[in-house]
Amino acid sequence: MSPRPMVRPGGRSARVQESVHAAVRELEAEVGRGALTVPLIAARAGVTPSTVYRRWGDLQELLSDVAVERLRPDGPPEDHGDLAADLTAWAEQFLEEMASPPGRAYVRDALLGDPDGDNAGQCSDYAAAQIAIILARAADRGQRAPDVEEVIDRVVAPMLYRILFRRGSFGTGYARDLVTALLAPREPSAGANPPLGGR
Amino acid sequence: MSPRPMVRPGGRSARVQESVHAAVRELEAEVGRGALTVPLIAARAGVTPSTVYRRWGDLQELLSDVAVERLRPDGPPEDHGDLAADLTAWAEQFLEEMASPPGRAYVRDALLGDPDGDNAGQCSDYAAAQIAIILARAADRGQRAPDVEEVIDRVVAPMLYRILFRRGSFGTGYARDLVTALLAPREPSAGANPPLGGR
DNA sequence: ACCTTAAAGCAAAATCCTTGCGTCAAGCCG
DNA sequence: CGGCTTGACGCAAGGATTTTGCTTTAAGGT
Repeated sequence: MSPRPMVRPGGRSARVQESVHAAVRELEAEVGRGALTVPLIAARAGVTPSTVYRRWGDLQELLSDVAVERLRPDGPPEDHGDLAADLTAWAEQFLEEMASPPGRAYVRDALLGDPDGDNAGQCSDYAAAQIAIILARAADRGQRAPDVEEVIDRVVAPMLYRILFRRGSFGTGYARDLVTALLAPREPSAGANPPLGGR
Repeated sequence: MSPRPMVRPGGRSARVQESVHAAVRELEAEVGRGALTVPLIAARAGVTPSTVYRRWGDLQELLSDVAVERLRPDGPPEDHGDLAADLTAWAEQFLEEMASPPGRAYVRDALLGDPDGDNAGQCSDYAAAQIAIILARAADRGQRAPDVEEVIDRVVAPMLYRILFRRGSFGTGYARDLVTALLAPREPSAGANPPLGGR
């Protein structure tokens, strides 16, 4: 069903995989996402369609694979010397990338052709790893910090919910507000939280 | 691209739409979700495949349409006489339904064939409407309550994030913990939140 | 009752997906 | 170093799906 074989680096499989991935990226930029087909991609990559079908099974699984690669962070988050600054900067950049039209497309693709939830899980792991780095820095500085799960629940999840389930665009201020609400101790008023800042 | 025409009730279009939707539901139960094809559905519905392609454009958009219908709540949430009880019960049931294998499939389908984010937005609106009812009841009782956006950010979004991005199953206790953390004022300790209960 | 318009039926053509079989490359063992 | 095993790829045929032009039917309005 989902072959997705192990690929040893340098082998022929690796070359084919890279060639196909590159073809997807090129054609996506040239003809647009909706016009992608397996035969088209295969032709550009210099392989036969059946190779693509056997390795990925499906156009969506292939796009999912490529999307995950594009969503992989290319380096550790910037260090601003302070937990709040680190988290805010990371969240703002994350939101900006994910909320952009191409970003949304990648997130949806990663989620899409993915019966096992395997690719989506990898995306989540990427974010968790970045957050873990930020929190570890805070711990090194002696700052008290929430744990990764809490940051995911309170910051990452709301942002992705908006990206996936609501089409309206929203500024990076939303990310800042979420981080602020997470870190700032809240006055023990009633059940209600203080209203978020700029919306 | 996305025809999705206006459908006057009682007209032929409405009959076709209902017939096709019914065919999807029946066949999904009979042959399984993965074996669904447009020609198969069209045959069961007593229409030609081209009708389905013209109206929905695509198998995924059709499945998305059907999924949204299945995700529509069938009634107002139960009234337990207390905000915390209402929210907890609703969140637990929501999580249970959405985290089940069929529930996950519906959520994914609703998100999937949906270039405009239109169907997904409708799902979000369903949940928001249910929450608004619960919060309005609380206001009627004079209870202080958060607003809908906050419940979505703190309860709905984390649950859906887990459903979509992490394959591990989790109990309804997660829903209860989220509601508790939302409603309970938190001791103004350091930046860190108190750990959630059972995980 | 006729007219207008939008959607559905029909059928052909194009495209895509699947599959069996032969070939080739990569890793492994002698 | 050379033969062997395994897995992936190319090729091509077959079947299924998707697209499309044209015709027909039904719904709503005049």
